Amino acid sequence: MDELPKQYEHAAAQDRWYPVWEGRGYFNSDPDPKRKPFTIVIPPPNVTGALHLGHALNNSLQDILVRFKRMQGYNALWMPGTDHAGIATQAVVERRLLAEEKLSRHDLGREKLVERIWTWKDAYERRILDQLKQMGCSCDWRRTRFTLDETCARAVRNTFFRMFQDKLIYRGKRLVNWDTFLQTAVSDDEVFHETVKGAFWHFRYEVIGPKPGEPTHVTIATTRPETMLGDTAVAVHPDPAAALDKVEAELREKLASAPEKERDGIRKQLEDLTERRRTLLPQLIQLRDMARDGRMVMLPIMKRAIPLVADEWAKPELGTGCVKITPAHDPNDYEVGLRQELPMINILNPDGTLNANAGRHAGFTIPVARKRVVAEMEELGLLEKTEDREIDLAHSDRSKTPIEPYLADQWFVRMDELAQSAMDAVSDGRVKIVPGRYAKGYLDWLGEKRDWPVSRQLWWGHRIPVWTSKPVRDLDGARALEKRARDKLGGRDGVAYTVQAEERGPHVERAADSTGYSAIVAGPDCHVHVCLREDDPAVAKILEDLGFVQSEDVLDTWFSSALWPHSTLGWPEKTPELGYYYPTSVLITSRDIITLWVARMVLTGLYNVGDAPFREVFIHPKILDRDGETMSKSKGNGVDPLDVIEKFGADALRFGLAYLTTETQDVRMPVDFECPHCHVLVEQTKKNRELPRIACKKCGGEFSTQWATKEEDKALPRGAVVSERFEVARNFANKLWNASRFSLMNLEGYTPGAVAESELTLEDRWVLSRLNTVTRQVTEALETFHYSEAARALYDFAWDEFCSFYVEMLKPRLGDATLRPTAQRVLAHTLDTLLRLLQPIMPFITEEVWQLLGGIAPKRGLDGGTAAADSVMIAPWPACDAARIMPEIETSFARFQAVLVALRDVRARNNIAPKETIEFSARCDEATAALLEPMAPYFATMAKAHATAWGPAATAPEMSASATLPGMEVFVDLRGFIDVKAEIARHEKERDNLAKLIVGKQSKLGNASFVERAPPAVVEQERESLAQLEKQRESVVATLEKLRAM
RNA sequence: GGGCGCAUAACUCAGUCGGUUAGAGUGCGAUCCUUACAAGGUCGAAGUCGCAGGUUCGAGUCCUGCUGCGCCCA
Repeated sequence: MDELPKQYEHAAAQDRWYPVWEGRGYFNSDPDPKRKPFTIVIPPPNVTGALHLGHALNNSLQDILVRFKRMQGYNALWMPGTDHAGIATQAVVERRLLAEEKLSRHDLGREKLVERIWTWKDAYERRILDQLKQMGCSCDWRRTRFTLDETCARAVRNTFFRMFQDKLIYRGKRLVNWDTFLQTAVSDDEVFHETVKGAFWHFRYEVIGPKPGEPTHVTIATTRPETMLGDTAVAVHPDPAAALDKVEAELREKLASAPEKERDGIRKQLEDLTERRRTLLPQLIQLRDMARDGRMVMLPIMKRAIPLVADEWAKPELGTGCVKITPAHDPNDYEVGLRQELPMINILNPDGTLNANAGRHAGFTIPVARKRVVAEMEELGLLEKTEDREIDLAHSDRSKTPIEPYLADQWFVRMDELAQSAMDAVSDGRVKIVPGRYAKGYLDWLGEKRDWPVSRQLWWGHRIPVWTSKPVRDLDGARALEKRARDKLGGRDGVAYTVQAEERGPHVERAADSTGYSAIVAGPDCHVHVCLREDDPAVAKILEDLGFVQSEDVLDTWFSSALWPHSTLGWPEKTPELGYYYPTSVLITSRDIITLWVARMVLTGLYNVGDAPFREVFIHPKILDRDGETMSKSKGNGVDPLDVIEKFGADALRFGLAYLTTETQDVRMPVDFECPHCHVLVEQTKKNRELPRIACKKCGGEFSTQWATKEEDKALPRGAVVSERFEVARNFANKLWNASRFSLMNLEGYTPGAVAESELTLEDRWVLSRLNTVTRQVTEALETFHYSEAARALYDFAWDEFCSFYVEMLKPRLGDATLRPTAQRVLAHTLDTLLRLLQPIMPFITEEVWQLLGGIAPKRGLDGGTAAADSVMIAPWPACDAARIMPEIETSFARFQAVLVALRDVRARNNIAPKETIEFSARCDEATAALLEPMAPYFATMAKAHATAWGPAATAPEMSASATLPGMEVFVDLRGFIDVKAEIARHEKERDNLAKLIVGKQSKLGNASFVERAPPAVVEQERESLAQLEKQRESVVATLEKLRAM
C-alpha cells in the first residue's frame, strides 16, 4: 500500500470507474414489479450550448438522490435527454449563418436550415451528454430521449390531436410580441425591458364639422408616431371629473402616510391636478359629450374619419387627456378596440416594414417611417411639439431587437380547466413543492388561467398538424366544406375537424378607400381546420387538393417539454415503463421555470395520463457570483463545470455544490481565474472579468480570457474561470484519501471476525455512536432534500472525528499485537460505512477506496463480517443502529477532548517545543478520574503529556500553568518553560470573561419571574451552571495570585 | 404597484423546538517538514446576529414597522 500516491488523483479514478459502472449496467433500470421504483426525469438541457454551473448543480442533486435511492434498494431510473429549445437553437444557428456565411434563413430555405440545426444539435447533444458523464451522472443512457425525436413527436401529435378534438385548441387573432428580426412571435417570457431614449410627439387631429364652441382639434401624444397610420379612434374618459376626483383622493391618502421627503412631490402633483381641473376638464367633458354623440375626427395623412370614443383607458390626469387608439399595435389599445368594437388595422409586414395599409409610407422600415410621418405632420402644421423622453421598450431576448406588438393568427390552448386541474394537484397535496413557498407563485400564475399561445413562426420544432381551408364567406359555406372533406376522407380514424367563425370584434386588414369617410366593416371570414393525428401524406394530399394548407408554424418548445415525464416513458403506448415508472418520484429544477415548465407538465400529465407526473418537486437555489449577479458567459463570470472538474475533480464539484444547497433562493459563489502558470487563484472583479488578458497577482505571468480576440492575446495560455469554493471540497477529498491510505496501510493482516462488546474501547464506542448518529442525519437529510446538511455532517464527521481523533487514537493500538485485530475490524467497518454514506455525493473517490479496501478486507462488519459488494454504488445503504448511539459516551469523550485541547493550549502559549514531554495533574471528581486515567496513552501521543495525578486530591506543582474547565482543573508542570507574563495576561482575560458570565447568570436567577415561570429543569440548569462558573473563577483567581507571587 | 427571499466574524455560509459561554470553512497571526495527509497538524485573534419597537421569565430564533440588497409578476 506504500505505493499509493500521497495526493488523491481524481482524473485517474474518474477515467477508471465510470466505464466500469456503465459497462456493468449499474445505471440501467427495467420494470420489475417485485421492486419499488424510484424515478427522476432529467430537466432536458437545451441543445443551444454546453452545460454551465447551474446545470452542474441541477444534475449533481439529481444524481445524489438517484444514487442514494439505488443503494436503499429502489429500482432507480434516471431518465436522460435533451430539449430542442425551438427559438433559442434556431436563433443561435441563424446568427452563425449570418456571421460566417452572410446568409439569412430565407436564403437557405426551410429544409436546409433545419438540416443545419440538426447538425448543431448532434454536436451539442454529444457534448452535453459527455459533460453529464464526466460529472458522474448515473443516467440510464439506453433510454436517452430528445424532445424532437420520434417517440416524443408521437406524444406531441397525440396530445395536440386530443386537445383539438376536445376543443381545447383554437386559433385566434391576437396581439403578439413580434420579433421583426427573427420574424416570429415570442412569448412574454422571452421579452426583456430596457429604458431607451425616445421622444413624445404631440399631434393634432382635426374635428370633423365642429359645432360652434367646440374644439376644432384634439391633441394626442405618442412615442410611436408611425402607428398613427393604423389609428381607428381617439378616446376620452367617459367621466373625466370623477376620474380626477378619484386620483386626487388617492393622492391625499398617500400624502397622509408618506414620509416627509416624498411629501413635496405629492403636493406638487396635487397642485397640477387642480390646475388641470381648471384648464383641461371643461374641454374633456365637451369631448366626452361629442364622443357620445358619435362625432368623428379626421386622421391626418390617411385622411380617414375615425370616431371619438369614451373609454376608461384615456387618463384625464395624464398628457392631454385624449389618447389615440391603434388596436392592432398596442396591447391596451387592443383591449379598447375589443370594448368599442373598433376596426383593427395591421400596418406591418412580418419583416418590420410597413404594409399597404400605411398608404404612401408602405415599404419603409419602422424607423424610416417614423421620420417620414413626423415630417409630414410637421408640414401639415399638425405637429404641436416634441418632448424628449425615456421610454421603457420591450426587446426580444433572442435577437435583442425591439418588439413590435403585432396582430397575428395564433394557436392557443384553452387553459381554464387544464389550469384548474394543475392547481388542484398542488392544493390537495398530490404534488408537493419543496420548499413550500414556491407553491404560491405556481398557484398565482395558473390562477390567471391565461390561454397558452402555442404557435411559433419558426422552422425548428414540431410542425402544427392542422390544415386550414381558405376563408369562407359564412358558416354554412364552412360547414359544407367540412362535409366535403369528411366525405373525401371517409370515416378515417385520427382526423378531427373544427369550423371556426371569426371571433367577436372586427379584425380587418383592408385599407379604407382614400375618401376616408367609409367606416371599416369586419370581414365575416370563416375557416375549416382539420387536425391529423398521424403524419399521413395521402390524407394531406386529399386536403391540399381541397385547398387546405398546413400551418407553417411550429409548436412552442414548452409544448413538447410539458409532456416529458410521460412521453419519455412511451406514452401514448401503454408501455411497461409507463405503467411502472409513472408517476415519477421527484422533479428537481430551478425556480425560473416553475410556471413555464412544471405547471405545464402537471396539467398535461393529468390530461394525458390521468395522474400528476411526479409526487414532489424540489426547487434548488440559483448560483450568483460574488456581487450577487447571475452568472453568464456574456458577462464573463460563468464558471464551466469542466474547468472545475479538471482542476478540482468531479467529486469536489459535486460535494461543493451539495454543500451550498440550502433552502435559500440563491447562493453566492465568488469567481476566480486560475493562473495557468502558477495555479494560484486570482479573484475576479467587475473590472477584470471584461479584459482579454490578465496578469497574475502572484507570479506576474499573463494569461488570456474568453475575450481574447487579438492574436497576441490568444497566444497566451488560457486562465480557467473557477471558484475557490471548490477548494474546500477538493481538500476534503484529499483528506479522505489520506485517511483511507492510512487505513489500508494498517489493515495488513486483517482478519474478519465478530467484535465482542467487551473488546470495544471508549473511542470505539464513541466513533460507532457518532457513525450511527451521522448515518441517521445523512439519511434524513437526503430524504428531505437537505443536501447541505448531509454534506456538512459527513465533512465534520470524517475530518474532525474520524481523522482527527479516531485514527489518531488507533495508532498505539494498531502497534499492539493483541489489540490490533479488534482495532482493524472497527476501523474497516467504520471506513466501509463512511464510504457508503459518501458514495452518492462523491462516487469516484469512494469507489476507488472501496476497491482497494476490498483487496485487503473483503469481508467487513462488526458481527463477523460479510462479503462487501462489488461496487460501493450497489452496496446497501447503511442502516442506523440506534442501540449504538450512546449520548453518555459522547459526553465522556467530550471531556477527554477538552482536557486534550487544554494541554495543547498550555503548550502553545508557553512556547513549549513539540519534542518536549510535559507532566500534568488534574483535579477532578473520582468518576472523571476513572474515565480519563486510562486515556494516558492518548495524552502521550496526542499532546505529548504525561499525567502524574488524577482526582480530588491532585495538587498543583510549584511552577505550573493551569487550565480551568467545568468541574476540573488541569495543572501543567512548567519548570523551565513557564512564561509568567503570558500566563497572567491569559488568566486575567479568563477571569474577566467569567465575571461577565457570572453577572449575567446572577441577574437571571435574581429575576423572580424567571425562577417562578421558567421550567424547573431550566432553572436548575442555570443554578448548576452558575455554581460551576463560580468555582472556575475561584480557581482562576487563585492561580493568578500564585503567578503574581512568582 | 403586488409577491418571494436575504441581511450572523474580513469573505462564503451553518445555527433544529425560543433555553448552557453564537459555530464552520476560507482568509489572518503564531508554530510544526511529528512515521496517512503542508491540498496537512496544533494553537490563537476576530461578532452591536441590518435598525427600531413588541411578545416572553428568556429572542440570532417569534410578531410589527423601517432600511439595504436580490429575484419574480404586472
